[in-house]
Amino acid sequence: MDLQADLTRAIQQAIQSLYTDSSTAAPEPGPVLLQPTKKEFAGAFTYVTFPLTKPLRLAPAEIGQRLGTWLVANSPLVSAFNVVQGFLNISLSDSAYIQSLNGFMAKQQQRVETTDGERVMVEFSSPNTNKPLHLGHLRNIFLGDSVSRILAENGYTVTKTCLVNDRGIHICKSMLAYQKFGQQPDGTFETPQSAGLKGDHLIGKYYVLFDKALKAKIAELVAGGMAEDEAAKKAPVMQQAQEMLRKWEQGDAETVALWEQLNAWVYAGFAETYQKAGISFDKTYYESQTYLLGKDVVEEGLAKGVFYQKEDKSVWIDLTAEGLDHKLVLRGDGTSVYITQDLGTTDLKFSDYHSTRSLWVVGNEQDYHFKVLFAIMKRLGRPYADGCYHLSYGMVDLPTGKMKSREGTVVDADDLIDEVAAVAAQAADEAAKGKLDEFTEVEKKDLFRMIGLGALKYYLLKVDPQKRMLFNPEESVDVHGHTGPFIQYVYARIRSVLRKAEESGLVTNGTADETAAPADHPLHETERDVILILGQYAQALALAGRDYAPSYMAQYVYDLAKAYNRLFAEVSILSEPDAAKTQLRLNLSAAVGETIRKGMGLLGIEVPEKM
RNA sequence: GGUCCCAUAGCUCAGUUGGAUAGAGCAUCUUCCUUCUAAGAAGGCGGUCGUUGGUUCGAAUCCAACUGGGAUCACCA
Repeated sequence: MDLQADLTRAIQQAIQSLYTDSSTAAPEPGPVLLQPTKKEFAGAFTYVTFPLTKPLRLAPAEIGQRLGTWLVANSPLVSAFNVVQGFLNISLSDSAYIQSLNGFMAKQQQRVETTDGERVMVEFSSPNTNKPLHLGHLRNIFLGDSVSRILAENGYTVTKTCLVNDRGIHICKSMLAYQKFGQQPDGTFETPQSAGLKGDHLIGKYYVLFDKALKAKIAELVAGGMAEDEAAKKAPVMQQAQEMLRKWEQGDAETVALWEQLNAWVYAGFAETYQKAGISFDKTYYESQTYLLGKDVVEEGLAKGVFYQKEDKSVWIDLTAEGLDHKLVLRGDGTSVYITQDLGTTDLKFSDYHSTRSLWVVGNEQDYHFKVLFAIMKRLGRPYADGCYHLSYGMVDLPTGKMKSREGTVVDADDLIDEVAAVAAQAADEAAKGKLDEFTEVEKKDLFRMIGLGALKYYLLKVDPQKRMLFNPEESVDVHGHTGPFIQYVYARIRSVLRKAEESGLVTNGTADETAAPADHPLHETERDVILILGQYAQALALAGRDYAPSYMAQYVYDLAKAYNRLFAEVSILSEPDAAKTQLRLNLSAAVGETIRKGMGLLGIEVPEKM
């Protein structure tokens, strides 16, 4: 049973039975909205009576009084009420709480089969192959991964995809620098093995070397009197990189071989990072295979009159009716621009998977691009256009300001993941107090990885994606307060209690009966709180899915963990003399533990048996 | 200049569809471990919700203008 839903129905009944037969016009029942009662008042839920005052022409407090009286008399859910101004505060009966918990546990034990849900595609990560992943990618990746899990839990059939930007001038820059500077004294070329670097880091190193060489040349040309932007184009290394891109596009064997070699190293590097972070994809698209797509979409648009052509042959669309501008979709020389490929890739993704919804997890600097893309798809009459959604997120700033790759202030993803594990290990030294003595070194390492990553993921996911966020390195690995490790800790506590219970022969999957809370031994306030929050899980999950918002789930799991911790501090479980209460609390603990595990799982965060 | 996003406690952030005296965490100050994990709990301190108007029984929330910050408006991706 769902306490809130049942109470809502009871209130609707109360309104109907009290007021429909009165001489005044029957009030439109409308949506009855409940809110949690504020802590300073008695009650679990509060019904606001103000909206009824007008149709009933009665004072809000009077309505509250009559509704409350009716509820106590007629609904077994309601045990008491009080009215403050127009607010009807409703207390629930202990039997309602116990039924709610039993219902929750019964539902928890059912395996929900989500076989044939609506198809949704989530594209995220989408890195360039010329440098390693960094903190900004991590926000993207964790978001995409978590949203995918949340949608799957909501019954969708989710396809996680990654569009790798594996071609273009950026990778040619790395390739050129590698050719120029990659030869070792012994004549061989550097490899990840010989350099002792992950492949993506090795290629990133050459990208930096290219940039250095280019800057030096620009400085030289500027000193000779050339304008800086012109110098950037005229610099020989830049021209050579452009030449390399032309060769690649012509399929020059040597260039393609080099490109394949470097990209292979980068993919191996990415794979390692994803694996460490617990991320996987169902399908990877490569831009080298899709960048020529989209030209036929341009043709189609021209034929349909959606696009128009200028004298120089360039193709445009007029989106002023949508509040946007005129947008170029194909260059005058017939080559693609960014959006041309996206037109083709979007069609390709749809024809591959027939998703009725499609999400792009991409930074908010591309808000305009996606507005244009979706508007075009709609004009072209694509049936999936309405299901397209840009899950936009803000930049991650450092305490020192913006991350800038050119200034070397970028936080590397691999370094960060290693570092958070190291800090978690340090925290354990101070806090574990022998709890981990029986752990092997391997188990400890895995635990610290789990905690470090839990801290990092939670830190990045608890914030509303739309907002720009500040990454404070110290807070990101904090294990106290509103953090991932705090929640992991509560889970470990619960597991510890349940292990001890099992050792004493107690089971935790039974249901509690009402003898756990006879009239003279009512439920503890903290027990009621925890049961109420458990009952909100389904709603939190649904809302997180509706709004693509892992932050809702992050907040929910925290609230639950916090409420349980309060209970843990205030009542005893195993040393409670009343066996029925012990049973109830064990059931409650098991239900909370499972819900934490599941909720954290939806954030891509694992929880430990001990910590 | 046009368009879009953001602004809540010293700091970092919550705040469903408008509801009571706006909530957490960090920092700081007090308490509480011979008892189920103190990586914890309880409490104190801390706010003109950027500003000004408007809508209404009621606005952090909706509307308008303004201020501050960011992004974008490329035949770059």
